[in-house]
Formats: sequence, structure tokens, C-alpha cells
Amino acid sequence: MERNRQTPAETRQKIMEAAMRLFVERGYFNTSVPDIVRESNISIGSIYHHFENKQDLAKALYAETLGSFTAEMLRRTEQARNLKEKLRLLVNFLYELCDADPVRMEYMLFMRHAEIDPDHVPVCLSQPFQTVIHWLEEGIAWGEVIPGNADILAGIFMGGVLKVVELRLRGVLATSLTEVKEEAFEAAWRAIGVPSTV
Amino acid sequence: MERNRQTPAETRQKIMEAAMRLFVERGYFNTSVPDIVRESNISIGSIYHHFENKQDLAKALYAETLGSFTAEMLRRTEQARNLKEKLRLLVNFLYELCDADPVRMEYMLFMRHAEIDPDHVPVCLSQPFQTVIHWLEEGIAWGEVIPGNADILAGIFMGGVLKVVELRLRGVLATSLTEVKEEAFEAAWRAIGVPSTV
DNA sequence: GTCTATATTCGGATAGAC
DNA sequence: GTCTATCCGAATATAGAC
Repeated sequence: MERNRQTPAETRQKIMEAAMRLFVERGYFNTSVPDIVRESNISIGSIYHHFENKQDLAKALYAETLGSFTAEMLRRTEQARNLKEKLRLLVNFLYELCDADPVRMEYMLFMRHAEIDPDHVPVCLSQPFQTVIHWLEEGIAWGEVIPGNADILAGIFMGGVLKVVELRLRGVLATSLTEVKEEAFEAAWRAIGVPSTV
Repeated sequence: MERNRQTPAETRQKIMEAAMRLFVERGYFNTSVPDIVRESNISIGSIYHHFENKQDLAKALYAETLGSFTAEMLRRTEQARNLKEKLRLLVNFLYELCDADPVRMEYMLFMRHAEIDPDHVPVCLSQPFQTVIHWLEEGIAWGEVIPGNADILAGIFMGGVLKVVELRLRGVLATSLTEVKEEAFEAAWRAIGVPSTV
């Protein structure tokens, strides 16, 4: 068989992309390494050259995906003037990402990574969620957010926003999320925002 | 080894309870049938007598758990006079269940059953969630709920309420859900309820 | 670095005694 | 209906040529 001309970095990238597609489609445990070989057109030997084992591949995929998501989220929200605007930009980012790359969105929302990596940090303790909690603590101090437990308010807000993503990914919502982002954001904001705030 | 004196129904029940504990603790695919043998003290032969195979056991467990949950949910909410009261009773039920039986709660919230059963119906299409959507459609007609897309409003409300459950199960919230159920409910209701409604 | 061929382990499932 | 002993396929991972 003809050998690949691509660079090692490209090979590694193709492996990870194929793995993400398959993990989303059938789940980690229903995906064998030979499946990844077929989906990526990379041989099993190369896969085990780039990654120690299947779990190591999954961990690298998770870490890199979460890392780039977090960086992009912070970039997209940093220029906001107040909390309401920050959260609106966050929702816009999430909903646009879901429309543009549903596979990546589904991967981040639903991969049960704790079943793969015993010392995995739960999503609600990871940086994106903790950042939102911190924003809400500031928002409470500033009088933009209804006083209360910031963890609970963050859960109500983000849980609502993300459940709408799930409804879209499951086909319950027929319309793209971009079309409903205002309605969803306004509802979620009503739960936590002080009404007088613009 | 001494044979069991229990009835077949008890044997079946012990198998299912052990399976649920293990599925929640390590996940379906990290649980082998020999694991279930150890956890339940039922032999592998008996397990395969009561269930066709491991997947059939998981399907029965899921169906029976969801069925009894749905029945109890409907029973607990039927006497409410209006939508706000109905949803409050629903939240009370969910949060009390989480405190009383976190394993069952976690099983229902996080089992990725689609990876086990190819023709599994997603949670957001299952009876409990569809019931809430139907309630909200009525609530909109009655003027109790802010006019809008009932799917989205249901997602915002239930997503928020359930994310708080997740925060509790993951140890982010140190207090029991019973202690915070009013705060969480009031916030989630603000997202969807017409303010004038009592 | 990439490939093919192969070894080993492990877990789902069955046979058949009691 | 419950049990023990066993089979067998599938999947992870390795060896070693190119």
C-alpha cells in the first residue's frame, strides 16, 4: 500500500478528527481502534505510535477540544461592558458553534469522560463553568444579578441554555439555534437578572 | 455452594439493583457480567436465565426505572391547581428523589442509553419531558406562561432545574437539594412565568 | 513514522448438572 | 431456577519490516 505523504502533525490530526466523529456517533466503547483505522485511513501502527493507547487518545482529544473551546469562549466574551452582554455573547457563541459544528458541540456536551479517565474533572468544575460562576458572583456584587447562591444561579442559567442545545441536537427543535438565540437568552436571563438592568 | 432460598422475582430484583449501582459507579461498558455476579451474589447462569443478555438487562432496567419514575411524577403533580404549582411539585419531587436516592437520580440523568440500545428514545422525547412541554403549551394558552416556543421554554426551565441536580451529584453544592429547592424553583419560574401570576 | 501480521487478554455467552 | 465450568470471538496492543 502506498505510504502517506502527510506530515506527522497532519496524521495525528486526522486520527483525532476521526476519533471524535466516531465517539460522537457510537460512543467511545462502541468504537474499536480498527474502526478508527478505517475512518481515518491511518494504520493501527501509526495510531499507536502517536498515542500510548486508546484511552490516551481519548484524553488528548478531550483536553485539546476543551482547551480550544475555553480559549475561544474567553476571546468571544472579553469585550462585553456588563454581565448581561457577556452572557449574551456566551450564548451566541454556544449556539453558533452548535449550528456550525454540531459534532464538536455534541462531543463536548455529552462525552461521559469520567467513564474513560478515572481522574477526569467533571464539566461543572471545569474552567468554562467556573468562569460563569465567577461572573455571576461579580454580577451579584454589582447589582446586576438577583442576590442568591451563585452556583445555583449559574446552574439555572447554563442548564437552561445548554438544554436548548440538546433539544436542537436531538432534533426536537427544527430551527437553527441562531434563529432562537434571542428568545432563549432572554428567558434564561429573566431567571437570574435584576429586571431594572438594561 | 448453598443455593438461594429467595423467589425468582427477588433474584431478578437483586440483579437489577446491583446492575444499576455498577452502571452508575463505573458505567455500562466498564461493568462486566462477572462484576454483576459479584455485586449481586447471583450466579452468571441465573442472570442469563432472567435476561437474554447484558443489553437486555440494561434495557429492562431502563424501562422499569423510567416507567416507575414517570408514574410517580404524574401522581405527585396531579393535584396541583395551576401550572406554577404543578411545576413546583415537580421540582420538589425531583430534588427529594435526588436527596433520597442519588443513585437512581444519577442513573436516570446520565445513563447514555443510546450507546446501549440503538433504537433508544432520547430523554427529551420521553414521556416526562414531553409532559412538561404539554403543560407549558396549556400554560401559554392560559396566560400563566410568557408566550413563546414551548419547546424552548421547557428546555430553559427543565435544563436549569436539572443542572442544579447535576451540581449536587457532582459535589459542587454542599447543601441538600431540599434546602435550595425554593431558590432554584423561583429562579427557573422567573424565566418562563408571567410575573402577575401568583 | 508508517505499515502488516500476530499474540494475548478478557468478557459475553452457552452447556448441562443439580 | 440456580449453579459451575467452559468456549469463543473480538479488541487491545505489540513486533518488527520497510
